[in-house]
Amino acid sequence: MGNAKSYHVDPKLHVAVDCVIFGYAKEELKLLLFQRQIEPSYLNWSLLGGFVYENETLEMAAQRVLQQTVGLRDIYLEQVHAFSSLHRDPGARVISVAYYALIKLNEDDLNLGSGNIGKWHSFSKLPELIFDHSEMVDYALKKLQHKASYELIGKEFLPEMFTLTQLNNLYNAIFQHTFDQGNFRKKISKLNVLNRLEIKEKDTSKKGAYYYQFKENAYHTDYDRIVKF
Amino acid sequence: MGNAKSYHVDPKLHVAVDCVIFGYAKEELKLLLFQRQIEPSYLNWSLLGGFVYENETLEMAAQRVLQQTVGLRDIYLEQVHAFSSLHRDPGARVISVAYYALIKLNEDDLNLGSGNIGKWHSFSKLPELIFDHSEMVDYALKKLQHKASYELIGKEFLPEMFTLTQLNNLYNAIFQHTFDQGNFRKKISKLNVLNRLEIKEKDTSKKGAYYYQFKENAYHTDYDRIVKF
DNA sequence: TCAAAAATAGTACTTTTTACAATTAATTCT
DNA sequence: AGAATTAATTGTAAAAAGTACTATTTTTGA
Repeated sequence: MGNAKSYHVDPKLHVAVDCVIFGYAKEELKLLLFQRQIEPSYLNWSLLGGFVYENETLEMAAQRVLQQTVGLRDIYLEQVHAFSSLHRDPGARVISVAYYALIKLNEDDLNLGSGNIGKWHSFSKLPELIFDHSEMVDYALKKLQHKASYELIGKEFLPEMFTLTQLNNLYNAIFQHTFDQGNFRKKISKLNVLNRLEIKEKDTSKKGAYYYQFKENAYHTDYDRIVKF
Repeated sequence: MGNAKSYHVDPKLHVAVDCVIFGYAKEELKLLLFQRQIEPSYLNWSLLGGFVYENETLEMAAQRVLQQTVGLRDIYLEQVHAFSSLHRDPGARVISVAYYALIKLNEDDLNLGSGNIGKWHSFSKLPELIFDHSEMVDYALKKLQHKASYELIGKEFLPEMFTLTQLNNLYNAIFQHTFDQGNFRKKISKLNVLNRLEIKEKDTSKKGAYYYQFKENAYHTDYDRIVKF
C-alpha cells in the first residue's frame, strides 16, 4: 500500500493460505486433499490451509502448514492467486492466497497423507471441494501447465535420474494429452538442459532407456515453448 | 483456508491493494504515479494504494481507490501478485495485492492525475519507487505482456476505431520492440477478431489507413501467440 | 506533374511443427 | 540359437509459421 492518507484507518482481515499439493505417481497427476475437521463443511474435502501469522510471509505460512501436516520441509511453492469473495468462507471473512506445491512421491510417501484426514486423489477424478477450492485447483493447474510449457519441469516430480519416456509421461499427465514421443524428445534435446548418463533403465523396456539428469545451472532462457496446450 | 483446527486462533493483518495504472498516449506506455502524502517516505513516488475494507473484495477495493483518486469507474483490472515481505512497509505489517489497471488516455485525461499528487510517467523513464513498488511494476508489465501475447488487447487503450498502425504501435510500446508492420498485420488478420470499416484515417498518412474495430463477441480461442517476446 | 509518405500487399527464404515410418537394442519364448 | 516381442530411438517428408525484405498503392502538396 502506498498512498493512503494515514495508517489510522485500521481494517484488519483474516488472511489464510491454501495449498494445492500436486504429486506424481504411476503416470498420473495426484492431488493431496484433506477432510475438514471443523464446522462448517465438517469432513468435506478441502485443500490444506491455515491462517497467516503476523511475523511470517505468505510463503512462510504455506511452508509451515505443509511441514506441520505433511512433515516435509522446503517444498517447491508457487503463488497462484488471491481469492477474496465476500462469502467464500461462510465461517468468517477470510482472504486466502492459494499456492501450489510440487511433491516427489515415491512408494513410501504414498501413505504420507493417508492418515485419518489426508488422502492422495487422482487428478482426473477429484471429489467436490469446499468453498472456492475447486477454482483454486483450476487456477493452479493452469499455472503449472504454463510453467511446464515454458521451462522443463521434472526436478520436483521425478527421481534424480529419469528416462525421456518418464519425462514424456509426466508431461502427458500434466497436460492430459499424449505428446508424440519422437517430437517430444527432439524438443527436449534442443533445450540442452539434460545430461545423458551412460546408465540404462531396464525395468520397463528390453532395449533399455538412457537415464538423464538435469544439468547443474542449465536454464534455457529463450522464450520458446516446450509444448503447446 | 480449509483445514485449520478452528477459527479460535485469530491473527488479523493489514491487507492493502496497490494499482499499477497503465496508460497509453503518444505511442508510449505510461504509468500513473503518486507522491506519497504521509511518512514514511513522504513525497516519494508510489503506486496508488489503499487498505481493503472488511466488506469488499480485493478487486472492489482497487476499483474504489481508483474511483476516489482518479475518478474513473469500472476500470479494467487484473490481479498481479500478493506481496508479503515482512518489512516491505516500514510503517506497519501490511500484505498488499497488486493489480494492474488499463486506462484509456485521451488528451483531456492526460491532466487527470496531474493535480498535486498524481502524474503520468513515461514507462521508459520511471523514478525510483517506494517499498517494493518497482517489483510490482515489473510483475505487472510481465503480466500485461503475457496477456497481450495471447489475446489481442487494445480495447482498453485505443479509441473505438483505430488503424492497424496504431495497434502496431501499441504493441511496440508494450513490448519495447519494433514489430514488422507486414508480419504484424498478417498475424492480426488471421485472428479474425477485427472488423474493417469503410472509413479512413487521414491525419498521419496521405494514403489514409482503414479504421478497424473489435468484433462483438470475437475471441480467438486457439493458443497461438500473437507476438513472441 | 511528380516527389513524398505512409499503408498495404507480395515474395522468397528459413525454421518449426507434425504425423508418421523405420530402425535399433535388448529380452524372452520356442 | 533364432525368432518374436517390446519399447527406445532415429529419420523423414509434407505442412505450417515465422522472417526479412521488396514492391505497389494511394493520396497530398510542392
